[in-house]
Amino acid sequence: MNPTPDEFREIWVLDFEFVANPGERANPVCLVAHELRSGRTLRLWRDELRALKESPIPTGPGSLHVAFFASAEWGCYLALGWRLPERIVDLFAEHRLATNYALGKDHRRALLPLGDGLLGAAALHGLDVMTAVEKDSCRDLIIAGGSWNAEERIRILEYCESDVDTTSRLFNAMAPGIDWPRALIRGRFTAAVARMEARGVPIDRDTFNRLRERWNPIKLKIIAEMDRFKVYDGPSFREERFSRVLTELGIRWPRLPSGRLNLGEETFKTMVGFHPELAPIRKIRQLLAETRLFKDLAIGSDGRNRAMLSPFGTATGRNTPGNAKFIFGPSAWVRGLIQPRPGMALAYVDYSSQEFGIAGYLAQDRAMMESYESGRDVYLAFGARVGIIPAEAMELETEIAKARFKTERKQLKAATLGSQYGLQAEGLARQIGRSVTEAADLLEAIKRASPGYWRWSDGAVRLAMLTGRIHTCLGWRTITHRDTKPTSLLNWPLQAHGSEMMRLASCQLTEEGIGVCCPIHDAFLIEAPADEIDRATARTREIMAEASGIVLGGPTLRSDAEVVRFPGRLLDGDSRPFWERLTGYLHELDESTTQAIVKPGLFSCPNP
DNA sequence: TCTATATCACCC
DNA sequence: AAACGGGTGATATAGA
Repeated sequence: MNPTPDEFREIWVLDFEFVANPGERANPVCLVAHELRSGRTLRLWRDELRALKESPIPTGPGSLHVAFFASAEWGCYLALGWRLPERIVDLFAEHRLATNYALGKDHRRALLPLGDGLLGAAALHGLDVMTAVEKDSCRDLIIAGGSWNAEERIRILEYCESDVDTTSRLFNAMAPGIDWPRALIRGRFTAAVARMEARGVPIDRDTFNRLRERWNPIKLKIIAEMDRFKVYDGPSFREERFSRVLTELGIRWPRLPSGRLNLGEETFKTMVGFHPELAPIRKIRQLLAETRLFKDLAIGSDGRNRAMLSPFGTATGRNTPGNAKFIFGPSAWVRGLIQPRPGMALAYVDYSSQEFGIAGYLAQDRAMMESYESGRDVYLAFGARVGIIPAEAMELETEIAKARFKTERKQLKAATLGSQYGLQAEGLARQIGRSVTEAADLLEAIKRASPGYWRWSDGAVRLAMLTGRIHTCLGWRTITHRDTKPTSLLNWPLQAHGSEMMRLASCQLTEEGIGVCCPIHDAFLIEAPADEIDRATARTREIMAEASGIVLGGPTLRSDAEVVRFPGRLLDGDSRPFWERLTGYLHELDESTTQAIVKPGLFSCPNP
C-alpha cells in the first residue's frame, strides 16, 4: 500500500477549540471541519457536539483527517465518546520533520522566528495568517471558559474556522513534500497519544496533596535542622554567604571559568572529602535538589496525572512531556505517588537494553547480537566477550553472577552505554572512579570486541555529514549541519529507532485496548484489573517485541516487567529511602497539627 | 524590578 | 575546538 492524498474520497481538515485544565481531560467548546474536495464546512458548538454519538466526519479508511497537533483533536473525540479516525496526517509532526535541524535551540529560533506552532509553520510556507496577538486574545477568551454570550460564540467559531483555513492552506503547501505511507504511521500514532493522555496515571492524591501543602514546612525543617553555617536565607542558598563561610574557614574552593564557585555535586563530594565539616551543606543541597518539581504535577479531579506527551519534540523523535507536569519527569522518588486503584494493578514494562540491542542489530555486529541473544544479562554476556568478566560467570545463575561481578558489570555498563554517545576516557574515568588509563583501556576493549558496530556507526556518521541527512527506517530524520556534533550523530540512530518502535507499539497497544497510562522513552506503564494484569503484561511484551522486529527488520528485543498491585507503589529500591524520609516528615507535621487543633478551648464553643 | 544567562539536577 | 546522547526546569546571580 502506498497511499497518496488522491486515494482518499474525502479530506477533512479539522480543529477543535477546547478548555484544558491541568490534569483534566479536554473539554470541547466547538469544532470546525472543512472537507477539501466538496468545500463543505461543519461548524458545531459544544451542545451540538455533545448530542452526537459519533463524529460527523466519517472515520473509516476512505477519509483522511488533517490537523495541526492532531492528538489534541483526538483528545476531544475521546472526551465526546467518539471513535477515532483511521487515517490521519498531523501537519505538526510533518512540520517538525521538515525542519528537524540538528542545531541548538537558539539557532532554531532564528530560523523559525514564529516557532513551531501553526502560525510558525504557515509563515514558513509564506502563508499570511492572523497575528499571534489576535490568536492569544481568542485563546484567552476560550480559556476564560464558562458561558459565552452569542457574540463571543461567533468570535470563537470564527477564530476556530480561521485556524482550519490556515491548516487547509498549510496542507496544500506541505502535501507535495510529505512522505505519505510514513506520515500516516505518524498520524496513527497521534491517536495512540490521545488515548494514553486520556487514561493518565493513577495517583495517590491524598499523599500528593498533603505533601504539597506541607512542602514549605518540610523544606524549612530540613534547612533548620542542618544549616549550621546559615548559608540559607529562608529556602534559598546564598552563594555569597557560602563564599564567606569558605573564607572564614580558610578553604579554597574550585571555581568555574566564569569565576563563580563550582557548586556541582561532584565538586562538593570531593571537597567534603577534604573538609568533612561542610558535609551538612552538601546534604541539604542534595535533599532540596531531590524535592524540587512535584508541586505542579497535573493531577485531575479523578486523581490521575495527565500531561501532554508532546510527541516528536526532540531531534530523535522522542516525546517531550513537561517535566513539571508529568509524573515521570521529576526525581524517581515522586513515583511513590503512583498507586493503582483498589482492585487494579499496574505494570511497568521496559525494553531490555534497548539501545544496545538496536546498535547490535542495525550494525549486525556479531558480538553484540550474540550477547543480546544469550538470554543472560546483556552486560555480563558482552563483558565476557570484552574480556572484563571471566567466562565462568556465564555458568552461574544470572542474579548470582550479577552480584559477584557487580563492580565490573557496573563499569562495563557505563562504558558500553557511554561509548554509544562518544564518552571519552576522561568522562568515563570520572564516572566509574578509575584512572583515565584504565577507562581508556576499557573503551578500547569494547571497540575491539564489537568491530562490526564501530564500522557501521562510523559509516553512518560520515554519511550523515556528507549528505546532510540522517534517517530511520520509518522515515524520521534530522538535517545535519557542519556544526553538528559527531557525538550527537553517534547516538542518533539508536535513540531515533528506539523512538520509532515505541510509536509502533503505542499504536498496537492502544488499538487493542490495553490500558496504557503513558510511554516513558523505552517503557510503557499499563493498567488492568488485578486479575487481568498478567495477561495484559504478557500481551504488552509481545507487542513491544513485534514492534522492535518491524523496526529492526526481523530480530526482536526483549522486555522486563514489574507489576504493582494495590496498595503497592511504583517505587524502585534506590528511591525508597528518600520516599520514606519524606513520608516520615509528613507524619510528624500531621501529628503536630493535630495536637494544635485539639488544644483545649478550640472546640469548646457551642454550635450556633 | 524584571529578564537573561549560567549552572545545576533530574529523567531515559 | 571539543569530544557525554536526547531532553525539562528550577535557581541564583548578573545585567538592563
